[in-house]
Amino acid sequence: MVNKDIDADVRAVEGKPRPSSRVPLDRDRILAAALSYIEEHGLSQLSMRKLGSELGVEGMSLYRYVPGREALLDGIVETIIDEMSLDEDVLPKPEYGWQDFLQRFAHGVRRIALSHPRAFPLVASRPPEAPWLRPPLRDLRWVELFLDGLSSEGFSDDAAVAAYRGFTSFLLGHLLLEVSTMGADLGPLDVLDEAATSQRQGFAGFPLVDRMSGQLAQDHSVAEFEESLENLLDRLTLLRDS
Amino acid sequence: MVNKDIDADVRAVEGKPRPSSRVPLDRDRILAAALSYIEEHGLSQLSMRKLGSELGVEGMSLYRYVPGREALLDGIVETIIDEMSLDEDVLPKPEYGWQDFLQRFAHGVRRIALSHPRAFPLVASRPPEAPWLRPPLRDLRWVELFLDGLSSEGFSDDAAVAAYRGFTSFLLGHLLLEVSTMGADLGPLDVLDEAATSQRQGFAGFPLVDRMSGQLAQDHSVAEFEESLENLLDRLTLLRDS
DNA sequence: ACCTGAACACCGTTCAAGT
DNA sequence: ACCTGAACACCGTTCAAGT
Repeated sequence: MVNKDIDADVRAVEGKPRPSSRVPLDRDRILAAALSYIEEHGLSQLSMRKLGSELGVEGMSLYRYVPGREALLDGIVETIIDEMSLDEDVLPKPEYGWQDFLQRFAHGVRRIALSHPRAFPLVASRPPEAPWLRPPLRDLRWVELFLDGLSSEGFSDDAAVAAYRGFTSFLLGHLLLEVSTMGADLGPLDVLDEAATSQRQGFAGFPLVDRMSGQLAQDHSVAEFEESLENLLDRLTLLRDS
Repeated sequence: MVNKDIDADVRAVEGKPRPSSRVPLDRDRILAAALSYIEEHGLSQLSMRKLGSELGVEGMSLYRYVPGREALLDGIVETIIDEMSLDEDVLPKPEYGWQDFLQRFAHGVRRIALSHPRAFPLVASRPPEAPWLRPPLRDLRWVELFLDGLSSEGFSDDAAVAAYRGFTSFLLGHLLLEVSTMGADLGPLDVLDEAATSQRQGFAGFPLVDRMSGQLAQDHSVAEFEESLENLLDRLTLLRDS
Protein backbone atom coordinates (compact mmCIF):
# COMPACT_ATOMS: atom_id res chain seq x y z
CA MET A 1 0.00 0.00 0.00
CA VAL A 2 2.52 2.56 1.17
CA ASN A 3 5.03 1.27 -1.33
CA LYS A 4 2.58 1.65 -4.16
CA ASP A 5 2.04 5.30 -3.38
CA ILE A 6 5.74 5.99 -3.19
CA ASP A 7 6.21 4.37 -6.56
CA ALA A 8 3.51 6.57 -7.99
CA ASP A 9 5.24 9.67 -6.67
CA VAL A 10 8.57 8.64 -8.14
CA ARG A 11 6.93 8.05 -11.48
CA ALA A 12 5.22 11.42 -11.37
CA VAL A 13 8.51 13.17 -10.64
CA GLU A 14 10.43 11.36 -13.31
CA GLY A 15 7.68 11.80 -15.85
CA LYS A 16 7.93 8.20 -16.97
CA PRO A 17 4.70 6.61 -18.11
CA ARG A 18 5.02 3.54 -15.92
CA PRO A 19 7.69 0.89 -15.39
CA SER A 20 5.80 -0.78 -18.25
CA SER A 21 4.76 -3.69 -16.06
CA ARG A 22 6.76 -6.87 -16.60
CA VAL A 23 5.32 -7.98 -19.91
CA PRO A 24 8.09 -7.98 -22.48
CA LEU A 25 8.01 -5.61 -25.39
CA ASP A 26 6.61 -6.54 -28.76
CA ARG A 27 6.58 -4.98 -32.16
CA ASP A 28 2.97 -3.83 -32.03
CA ARG A 29 3.38 -2.12 -28.72
CA ILE A 30 6.46 -0.33 -30.02
CA LEU A 31 4.69 0.84 -33.16
CA ALA A 32 1.66 2.04 -31.23
CA ALA A 33 3.89 3.94 -28.82
CA ALA A 34 5.81 5.49 -31.70
CA LEU A 35 2.61 6.60 -33.38
CA SER A 36 1.24 8.22 -30.27
CA TYR A 37 4.60 9.82 -29.54
CA ILE A 38 4.60 11.41 -32.98
CA GLU A 39 1.09 12.73 -32.52
CA GLU A 40 2.07 14.25 -29.21
CA HIS A 41 5.53 15.63 -29.92
CA GLY A 42 5.92 15.72 -33.67
CA LEU A 43 7.80 13.47 -36.04
CA SER A 44 11.10 15.29 -35.67
CA GLN A 45 11.18 14.58 -31.93
CA LEU A 46 11.02 10.82 -32.32
CA SER A 47 14.27 8.99 -31.61
CA MET A 48 15.00 5.40 -30.74
CA ARG A 49 16.24 6.46 -27.34
CA LYS A 50 13.25 8.62 -26.48
CA LEU A 51 10.86 5.97 -27.73
CA GLY A 52 12.63 3.41 -25.58
CA SER A 53 12.32 5.51 -22.48
CA GLU A 54 8.66 6.06 -23.30
CA LEU A 55 8.33 2.29 -23.02
CA GLY A 56 10.38 2.07 -19.84
CA VAL A 57 13.40 0.60 -21.57
CA GLU A 58 16.73 1.67 -23.05
CA GLY A 59 16.66 2.57 -26.72
CA MET A 60 18.89 -0.36 -27.65
CA SER A 61 16.24 -2.83 -26.57
CA LEU A 62 14.08 -1.85 -29.50
CA TYR A 63 16.50 -3.51 -31.87
CA ARG A 64 15.29 -6.90 -30.68
CA TYR A 65 11.93 -6.19 -32.31
CA VAL A 66 12.64 -3.75 -35.11
CA PRO A 67 15.65 -3.83 -37.44
CA GLY A 68 16.30 -0.12 -37.17
CA ARG A 69 14.89 3.34 -37.37
CA GLU A 70 13.96 3.20 -41.04
CA ALA A 71 12.09 -0.03 -40.48
CA LEU A 72 10.36 1.59 -37.54
CA LEU A 73 9.06 4.38 -39.75
CA ASP A 74 7.93 1.88 -42.35
CA GLY A 75 6.19 -0.03 -39.59
CA ILE A 76 4.36 3.11 -38.52
CA VAL A 77 3.10 3.64 -42.04
CA GLU A 78 2.00 0.03 -42.10
CA THR A 79 0.18 0.48 -38.79
CA ILE A 80 -1.70 3.50 -40.09
CA ILE A 81 -2.59 1.68 -43.28
CA ASP A 82 -3.75 -1.37 -41.39
CA GLU A 83 -6.17 0.64 -39.32
CA MET A 84 -8.37 1.06 -42.30
CA SER A 85 -8.83 -2.65 -42.62
CA LEU A 86 -10.60 -2.45 -39.27
CA ASP A 87 -12.93 0.23 -40.51
CA GLU A 88 -16.38 -1.28 -41.01
CA ASP A 89 -17.38 1.23 -43.64
CA VAL A 90 -14.48 0.54 -45.90
CA LEU A 91 -14.01 -3.16 -46.22
CA PRO A 92 -17.37 -4.17 -47.71
CA LYS A 93 -17.68 -4.52 -51.44
CA PRO A 94 -19.98 -2.35 -53.47
CA GLU A 95 -23.59 -2.99 -52.49
CA TYR A 96 -25.08 0.30 -53.49
CA GLY A 97 -23.04 0.90 -56.61
CA TRP A 98 -19.45 1.86 -57.17
CA GLN A 99 -20.02 5.51 -56.43
CA ASP A 100 -21.14 4.69 -52.93
CA PHE A 101 -18.23 2.29 -52.68
CA LEU A 102 -15.69 4.97 -53.54
CA GLN A 103 -17.37 7.50 -51.28
CA ARG A 104 -17.00 5.17 -48.33
CA PHE A 105 -13.47 4.31 -49.34
CA ALA A 106 -12.47 7.96 -49.57
CA HIS A 107 -14.04 8.91 -46.29
CA GLY A 108 -12.42 5.97 -44.60
CA VAL A 109 -8.98 7.09 -45.71
CA ARG A 110 -9.78 10.63 -44.69
CA ARG A 111 -10.82 9.58 -41.20
CA ILE A 112 -7.53 7.81 -40.73
CA ALA A 113 -5.48 10.69 -42.04
CA LEU A 114 -7.23 13.15 -39.76
CA SER A 115 -6.82 10.91 -36.75
CA HIS A 116 -3.01 10.96 -37.23
CA PRO A 117 -2.34 14.38 -38.65
CA ARG A 118 1.30 14.55 -37.67
CA ALA A 119 2.18 11.04 -38.79
CA PHE A 120 0.22 11.07 -42.02
CA PRO A 121 2.91 12.87 -44.02
CA LEU A 122 4.99 9.73 -43.52
CA VAL A 123 2.47 7.83 -45.60
CA ALA A 124 3.02 10.32 -48.37
CA SER A 125 6.75 10.82 -48.19
CA ARG A 126 8.24 7.39 -47.55
CA PRO A 127 9.19 6.01 -50.94
CA PRO A 128 6.67 3.42 -52.12
CA GLU A 129 8.25 0.03 -52.73
CA ALA A 130 6.66 -0.29 -56.15
CA PRO A 131 5.27 2.21 -58.64
CA TRP A 132 1.81 0.66 -58.53
CA LEU A 133 1.51 1.17 -54.79
CA ARG A 134 0.61 4.82 -54.86
CA PRO A 135 0.31 6.70 -51.59
CA PRO A 136 -1.84 6.92 -49.62
CA LEU A 137 -3.06 3.46 -50.77
CA ARG A 138 0.22 1.74 -50.02
CA ASP A 139 -1.02 -1.78 -49.61
CA LEU A 140 -1.71 -4.48 -52.16
CA ARG A 141 -4.87 -5.48 -50.34
CA TRP A 142 -6.33 -2.04 -50.84
CA VAL A 143 -5.34 -1.85 -54.44
CA GLU A 144 -6.90 -5.23 -55.00
CA LEU A 145 -10.04 -4.17 -53.16
CA PHE A 146 -10.26 -1.02 -55.21
CA LEU A 147 -9.76 -2.73 -58.55
CA ASP A 148 -12.13 -5.51 -57.63
CA GLY A 149 -14.82 -3.06 -56.61
CA LEU A 150 -14.66 -1.18 -59.87
CA SER A 151 -14.24 -4.29 -62.00
CA SER A 152 -17.35 -5.87 -60.60
CA GLU A 153 -19.20 -2.68 -61.44
CA GLY A 154 -18.39 -2.76 -65.11
CA PHE A 155 -15.11 -0.88 -65.35
CA SER A 156 -12.70 -2.15 -67.97
CA ASP A 157 -9.19 -2.90 -66.75
CA ASP A 158 -7.86 0.30 -68.27
CA ALA A 159 -10.66 2.35 -66.77
CA ALA A 160 -10.15 0.79 -63.36
CA VAL A 161 -6.46 1.55 -63.41
CA ALA A 162 -7.09 5.10 -64.56
CA ALA A 163 -9.61 5.48 -61.76
CA TYR A 164 -7.05 4.17 -59.29
CA ARG A 165 -4.58 6.81 -60.40
CA GLY A 166 -7.08 9.62 -60.22
CA PHE A 167 -8.37 8.49 -56.87
CA THR A 168 -4.96 8.29 -55.22
CA SER A 169 -3.77 11.65 -56.43
CA PHE A 170 -7.03 13.22 -55.32
CA LEU A 171 -6.71 11.72 -51.86
CA LEU A 172 -3.07 12.58 -51.49
CA GLY A 173 -3.45 16.22 -52.45
CA HIS A 174 -6.50 16.84 -50.33
CA LEU A 175 -5.48 14.98 -47.24
CA LEU A 176 -1.93 16.25 -47.13
CA LEU A 177 -3.14 19.81 -47.37
CA GLU A 178 -5.86 19.26 -44.82
CA VAL A 179 -3.49 17.63 -42.39
CA SER A 180 -0.79 20.23 -42.88
CA THR A 181 -3.13 23.12 -42.18
CA MET A 182 -4.20 21.30 -39.04
CA GLY A 183 -1.70 21.13 -36.19
CA ALA A 184 1.18 21.62 -38.61
CA ASP A 185 4.17 21.96 -36.30
CA LEU A 186 3.78 25.21 -34.42
CA GLY A 187 2.19 26.06 -31.10
CA PRO A 188 -1.23 27.68 -31.34
CA LEU A 189 0.03 30.87 -29.73
CA ASP A 190 2.35 31.68 -32.61
CA VAL A 191 -0.50 31.31 -35.03
CA LEU A 192 -2.62 33.76 -33.15
CA ASP A 193 0.22 36.24 -32.87
CA GLU A 194 0.92 36.01 -36.55
CA ALA A 195 -2.72 36.38 -37.42
CA ALA A 196 -3.00 39.42 -35.19
CA THR A 197 0.10 40.93 -36.74
CA SER A 198 -1.03 40.53 -40.32
CA GLN A 199 -4.46 41.76 -39.33
CA ARG A 200 -2.89 44.94 -38.09
CA GLN A 201 -0.60 45.66 -40.99
CA GLY A 202 -2.50 44.00 -43.83
CA PHE A 203 -0.57 42.41 -46.65
CA ALA A 204 1.43 45.30 -47.98
CA GLY A 205 2.14 44.85 -51.66
CA PHE A 206 -0.36 42.04 -52.07
CA PRO A 207 -3.68 43.79 -52.54
CA LEU A 208 -5.69 40.77 -53.66
CA VAL A 209 -4.42 38.53 -50.91
CA ASP A 210 -5.26 41.36 -48.56
CA ARG A 211 -8.76 41.78 -49.95
CA MET A 212 -9.52 38.05 -49.84
CA SER A 213 -7.67 37.25 -46.63
CA GLY A 214 -10.99 36.60 -44.94
CA GLN A 215 -11.97 33.95 -47.45
CA LEU A 216 -8.46 32.55 -47.58
CA ALA A 217 -8.33 32.00 -43.85
CA GLN A 218 -11.62 30.14 -43.70
CA ASP A 219 -11.60 26.41 -43.45
CA HIS A 220 -13.77 24.60 -45.96
CA SER A 221 -11.98 21.28 -45.91
CA VAL A 222 -15.05 19.12 -45.62
CA ALA A 223 -17.01 20.83 -48.35
CA GLU A 224 -14.00 20.94 -50.65
CA PHE A 225 -13.32 17.29 -50.12
CA GLU A 226 -16.92 16.46 -50.87
CA GLU A 227 -17.14 18.60 -53.98
CA SER A 228 -13.84 17.45 -55.38
CA LEU A 229 -14.77 13.87 -54.76
CA GLU A 230 -18.11 14.25 -56.48
CA ASN A 231 -16.39 15.83 -59.39
CA LEU A 232 -13.92 12.97 -59.58
CA LEU A 233 -16.76 10.48 -59.51
CA ASP A 234 -18.48 12.30 -62.35
CA ARG A 235 -15.31 12.10 -64.34
CA LEU A 236 -14.98 8.41 -63.62
CA THR A 237 -18.51 7.87 -64.83
CA LEU A 238 -17.52 9.22 -68.23
CA LEU A 239 -14.41 7.08 -68.15
CA ARG A 240 -16.40 3.98 -67.34
CA ASP A 241 -18.96 4.47 -70.06
CA SER A 242 -16.55 5.32 -72.83
CA MET B 1 53.10 23.05 -62.75
CA VAL B 2 54.25 20.01 -60.91
CA ASN B 3 52.63 21.30 -57.75
CA LYS B 4 49.37 21.78 -59.57
CA ASP B 5 49.30 18.17 -60.72
CA ILE B 6 50.06 16.89 -57.27
CA ASP B 7 47.21 18.95 -55.89
CA ALA B 8 44.90 17.48 -58.46
CA ASP B 9 45.88 13.97 -57.43
CA VAL B 10 45.30 14.71 -53.78
CA ARG B 11 41.89 16.10 -54.55
CA ALA B 12 40.99 13.11 -56.63
CA VAL B 13 41.97 10.77 -53.82
CA GLU B 14 40.11 12.73 -51.17
CA GLY B 15 37.08 13.12 -53.36
CA LYS B 16 36.71 16.79 -52.51
CA PRO B 17 35.17 18.94 -55.20
CA ARG B 18 37.77 21.71 -55.12
CA PRO B 19 39.29 23.93 -52.41
CA SER B 20 36.37 26.19 -53.42
CA SER B 21 38.67 28.99 -54.59
CA ARG B 22 39.10 31.87 -52.18
CA VAL B 23 35.76 33.63 -52.57
CA PRO B 24 33.93 33.54 -49.25
CA LEU B 25 30.75 31.62 -48.83
CA ASP B 26 27.34 33.16 -49.19
CA ARG B 27 23.82 32.05 -48.50
CA ASP B 28 22.89 31.47 -52.11
CA ARG B 29 25.90 29.33 -52.82
CA ILE B 30 25.12 27.27 -49.73
CA LEU B 31 21.50 26.76 -50.74
CA ALA B 32 22.43 25.84 -54.29
CA ALA B 33 24.98 23.32 -53.03
CA ALA B 34 22.44 21.86 -50.61
CA LEU B 35 19.87 21.47 -53.37
CA SER B 36 22.28 19.72 -55.69
CA TYR B 37 23.54 17.54 -52.85
CA ILE B 38 19.99 16.40 -52.15
CA GLU B 39 19.38 15.60 -55.78
CA GLU B 40 22.54 13.55 -55.89
CA HIS B 41 22.48 11.74 -52.55
CA GLY B 42 18.97 12.07 -51.22
CA LEU B 43 17.51 14.26 -48.53
CA SER B 44 18.38 11.91 -45.68
CA GLN B 45 22.08 12.15 -46.49
CA LEU B 46 22.27 15.91 -46.09
CA SER B 47 24.01 17.11 -42.95
CA MET B 48 25.58 20.41 -42.03
CA ARG B 49 28.98 18.77 -41.87
CA LYS B 50 28.75 17.02 -45.22
CA LEU B 51 27.38 20.12 -46.87
CA GLY B 52 30.28 22.09 -45.43
CA SER B 53 32.84 19.70 -46.79
CA GLU B 54 31.08 19.82 -50.15
CA LEU B 55 31.86 23.54 -50.09
CA GLY B 56 35.43 23.05 -48.93
CA VAL B 57 34.71 24.22 -45.41
CA GLU B 58 33.96 22.86 -41.96
CA GLY B 59 30.27 22.44 -41.17
CA MET B 60 30.38 25.08 -38.45
CA SER B 61 31.18 27.79 -40.97
CA LEU B 62 27.69 27.52 -42.39
CA TYR B 63 26.24 29.05 -39.25
CA ARG B 64 27.64 32.42 -40.34
CA TYR B 65 25.14 32.42 -43.19
CA VAL B 66 22.26 30.27 -42.08
CA PRO B 67 20.76 30.17 -38.56
CA GLY B 68 20.61 26.38 -38.45
CA ARG B 69 19.53 23.23 -40.17
CA GLU B 70 15.80 23.98 -40.08
CA ALA B 71 16.41 27.37 -41.63
CA LEU B 72 18.56 25.69 -44.25
CA LEU B 73 15.69 23.42 -45.25
CA ASP B 74 13.32 26.37 -45.36
CA GLY B 75 15.84 28.17 -47.52
CA ILE B 76 15.94 25.26 -49.93
CA VAL B 77 12.17 25.36 -50.27
CA GLU B 78 12.41 29.07 -50.88
CA THR B 79 15.06 28.51 -53.54
CA ILE B 80 12.89 26.01 -55.36
CA ILE B 81 9.91 28.31 -55.18
CA ASP B 82 11.93 31.26 -56.41
CA GLU B 83 13.00 29.41 -59.50
CA MET B 84 9.54 29.69 -60.88
CA SER B 85 9.71 33.45 -60.82
CA LEU B 86 12.47 33.13 -63.41
CA ASP B 87 10.28 31.00 -65.64
CA GLU B 88 9.21 33.09 -68.61
CA ASP B 89 6.09 31.09 -69.20
CA VAL B 90 4.71 31.58 -65.76
CA LEU B 91 5.10 35.19 -64.78
CA PRO B 92 3.01 36.87 -67.50
CA LYS B 93 -0.57 37.72 -66.78
CA PRO B 94 -3.41 36.20 -68.72
CA GLU B 95 -3.21 37.26 -72.34
CA TYR B 96 -5.06 34.39 -73.88
CA GLY B 97 -7.65 33.89 -71.20
CA TRP B 98 -7.47 32.46 -67.72
CA GLN B 99 -7.45 28.87 -68.89
CA ASP B 100 -4.25 29.41 -70.79
CA PHE B 101 -2.92 31.29 -67.77
CA LEU B 102 -3.58 28.38 -65.44
CA GLN B 103 -2.21 25.88 -67.93
CA ARG B 104 1.07 27.75 -68.09
CA PHE B 105 1.10 28.17 -64.35
CA ALA B 106 0.55 24.47 -63.75
CA HIS B 107 3.16 23.38 -66.23
CA GLY B 108 5.64 25.81 -64.77
CA VAL B 109 5.22 24.32 -61.31
CA ARG B 110 5.44 20.85 -62.76
CA ARG B 111 8.69 21.60 -64.55
CA ILE B 112 10.24 22.79 -61.32
CA ALA B 113 9.01 19.81 -59.34
CA LEU B 114 10.38 17.39 -61.90
CA SER B 115 13.71 19.13 -62.03
CA HIS B 116 14.16 18.56 -58.27
CA PRO B 117 12.42 15.27 -57.68
CA ARG B 118 14.20 14.42 -54.45
CA ALA B 119 13.90 17.86 -52.90
CA PHE B 120 10.33 18.53 -53.93
CA PRO B 121 8.78 16.59 -51.05
CA LEU B 122 10.25 19.29 -48.80
CA VAL B 123 7.96 21.79 -50.44
CA ALA B 124 5.04 19.60 -49.50
CA SER B 125 6.05 18.50 -46.04
CA ARG B 126 7.55 21.56 -44.38
CA PRO B 127 4.75 23.17 -42.40
CA PRO B 128 3.42 26.24 -44.19
CA GLU B 129 3.75 29.39 -42.11
CA ALA B 130 0.14 30.36 -42.72
CA PRO B 131 -2.97 28.44 -43.70
CA TRP B 132 -3.46 30.49 -46.87
CA LEU B 133 -0.02 29.58 -48.18
CA ARG B 134 -0.88 26.16 -49.47
CA PRO B 135 1.89 23.94 -50.82
CA PRO B 136 3.20 23.85 -53.42
CA LEU B 137 2.36 27.55 -53.87
CA ARG B 138 4.11 28.65 -50.71
CA ASP B 139 4.78 32.25 -51.60
CA LEU B 140 2.60 35.29 -51.28
CA ARG B 141 3.74 36.54 -54.68
CA TRP B 142 2.38 33.45 -56.34
CA VAL B 143 -0.87 33.57 -54.47
CA GLU B 144 -1.26 37.19 -55.43
CA LEU B 145 -0.40 36.41 -59.03
CA PHE B 146 -2.92 33.61 -59.09
CA LEU B 147 -5.75 35.61 -57.54
CA ASP B 148 -4.99 38.60 -59.72
CA GLY B 149 -5.03 36.49 -62.84
CA LEU B 150 -8.42 35.02 -62.08
CA SER B 151 -9.87 38.26 -60.74
CA SER B 152 -9.04 40.12 -63.89
CA GLU B 153 -10.79 37.40 -65.83
CA GLY B 154 -14.11 37.78 -64.12
CA PHE B 155 -13.84 35.46 -61.12
CA SER B 156 -15.56 36.65 -57.98
CA ASP B 157 -13.43 36.70 -54.84
CA ASP B 158 -15.07 33.54 -53.56
CA ALA B 159 -14.64 31.78 -56.87
CA ALA B 160 -10.99 32.82 -57.10
CA VAL B 161 -10.28 31.51 -53.63
CA ALA B 162 -12.07 28.25 -54.35
CA ALA B 163 -10.07 27.93 -57.53
CA TYR B 164 -6.88 28.52 -55.57
CA ARG B 165 -7.75 25.70 -53.24
CA GLY B 166 -8.63 23.29 -56.00
CA PHE B 167 -5.56 24.21 -57.99
CA THR B 168 -3.12 23.68 -55.12
CA SER B 169 -4.52 20.35 -54.07
CA PHE B 170 -4.49 19.17 -57.67
CA LEU B 171 -0.85 20.18 -58.09
CA LEU B 172 0.25 18.73 -54.79
CA GLY B 173 -1.33 15.34 -55.33
CA HIS B 174 -0.14 14.94 -58.88
CA LEU B 175 3.36 16.24 -58.51
CA LEU B 176 4.12 14.44 -55.29
CA LEU B 177 3.06 11.15 -56.80
CA GLU B 178 4.90 11.80 -60.01
CA VAL B 179 8.07 12.74 -58.18
CA SER B 180 7.84 9.82 -55.77
CA THR B 181 7.48 7.26 -58.55
CA MET B 182 10.54 8.84 -60.17
CA GLY B 183 13.89 8.26 -58.52
CA ALA B 184 12.21 7.62 -55.18
CA ASP B 185 15.10 6.52 -52.96
CA LEU B 186 16.31 3.19 -54.27
CA GLY B 187 18.94 2.27 -56.77
CA PRO B 188 17.58 1.28 -60.18
CA LEU B 189 18.95 -2.23 -59.81
CA ASP B 190 16.64 -3.02 -56.91
CA VAL B 191 13.67 -1.96 -58.97
CA LEU B 192 14.60 -4.26 -61.79
CA ASP B 193 15.19 -7.14 -59.42
CA GLU B 194 11.86 -6.58 -57.77
CA ALA B 195 10.07 -6.32 -61.07
CA ALA B 196 11.69 -9.51 -62.31
CA THR B 197 10.74 -11.30 -59.12
CA SER B 198 7.10 -10.35 -59.21
CA GLN B 199 7.01 -11.13 -62.92
CA ARG B 200 8.10 -14.62 -62.11
CA GLN B 201 5.79 -15.37 -59.23
CA GLY B 202 2.87 -13.09 -60.06
CA PHE B 203 0.88 -11.50 -57.28
CA ALA B 204 -0.35 -14.49 -55.35
CA GLY B 205 -3.65 -13.71 -53.66
CA PHE B 206 -4.20 -10.51 -55.61
CA PRO B 207 -5.73 -11.66 -58.89
CA LEU B 208 -6.82 -8.26 -60.15
CA VAL B 209 -3.52 -6.58 -59.37
CA ASP B 210 -1.92 -9.50 -61.15
CA ARG B 211 -4.15 -9.19 -64.18
CA MET B 212 -3.67 -5.44 -64.47
CA SER B 213 -0.03 -5.33 -63.44
CA GLY B 214 0.91 -4.37 -66.96
CA GLN B 215 -1.31 -1.32 -66.95
CA LEU B 216 -0.38 -0.48 -63.37
CA ALA B 217 3.32 -0.41 -64.15
CA GLN B 218 2.94 1.90 -67.13
CA ASP B 219 3.77 5.53 -66.71
CA HIS B 220 1.10 7.92 -67.94
CA SER B 221 2.10 10.90 -65.84
CA VAL B 222 1.97 13.47 -68.60
CA ALA B 223 -1.39 12.43 -69.98
CA GLU B 224 -2.88 12.13 -66.52
CA PHE B 225 -1.64 15.54 -65.55
CA GLU B 226 -3.10 17.00 -68.71
CA GLU B 227 -6.46 15.30 -68.36
CA SER B 228 -6.84 16.08 -64.71
CA LEU B 229 -5.90 19.66 -65.30
CA GLU B 230 -8.42 20.01 -68.12
CA ASN B 231 -11.03 18.56 -65.88
CA LEU B 232 -10.18 21.00 -63.13
CA LEU B 233 -10.41 23.88 -65.58
CA ASP B 234 -13.83 22.70 -66.70
CA ARG B 235 -14.94 22.63 -63.13
CA LEU B 236 -13.58 26.12 -62.54
CA THR B 237 -15.53 27.35 -65.55
CA LEU B 238 -18.74 26.26 -63.88
CA LEU B 239 -17.60 27.88 -60.68
CA ARG B 240 -16.83 31.16 -62.39
CA ASP B 241 -20.13 31.37 -64.23
CA SER B 242 -22.33 30.48 -61.30
C1' DA C 1 35.98 39.28 -41.73
C1' DC C 2 35.89 34.62 -42.15
C1' DC C 3 36.96 30.05 -40.72
C1' DT C 4 38.37 26.29 -37.34
C1' DG C 5 39.05 23.23 -33.02
C1' DA C 6 37.35 21.81 -29.16
C1' DA C 7 33.52 20.84 -26.65
C1' DC C 8 28.63 19.45 -25.45
C1' DA C 9 24.46 17.08 -25.84
C1' DC C 10 22.23 14.03 -28.51
C1' DC C 11 21.77 10.35 -32.23
C1' DG C 12 21.63 5.34 -34.50
C1' DT C 13 23.67 1.04 -34.03
C1' DT C 14 26.55 -3.06 -32.43
C1' DC C 15 27.81 -6.32 -29.21
C1' DA C 16 29.58 -8.38 -25.19
C1' DA C 17 27.89 -8.73 -20.73
C1' DG C 18 24.46 -9.00 -17.24
C1' DT C 19 19.99 -11.10 -15.08
C1' DA D 1 14.92 -14.78 -23.17
C1' DC D 2 15.22 -10.12 -22.59
C1' DC D 3 17.53 -5.98 -21.38
C1' DT D 4 21.70 -2.91 -20.44
C1' DG D 5 26.48 -0.51 -20.53
C1' DA D 6 29.98 0.73 -22.99
C1' DA D 7 31.60 1.96 -27.22
C1' DC D 8 31.78 3.92 -32.03
C1' DA D 9 30.75 6.95 -35.67
C1' DC D 10 28.13 10.60 -36.75
C1' DC D 11 25.01 14.70 -35.72
C1' DG D 12 23.60 19.96 -34.69
C1' DT D 13 25.22 23.81 -32.38
C1' DT D 14 28.07 27.19 -29.55
C1' DC D 15 31.99 29.80 -28.79
C1' DA D 16 36.58 31.06 -27.92
C1' DA D 17 40.51 31.10 -30.65
C1' DG D 18 43.08 31.44 -34.84
C1' DT D 19 44.40 33.88 -39.47
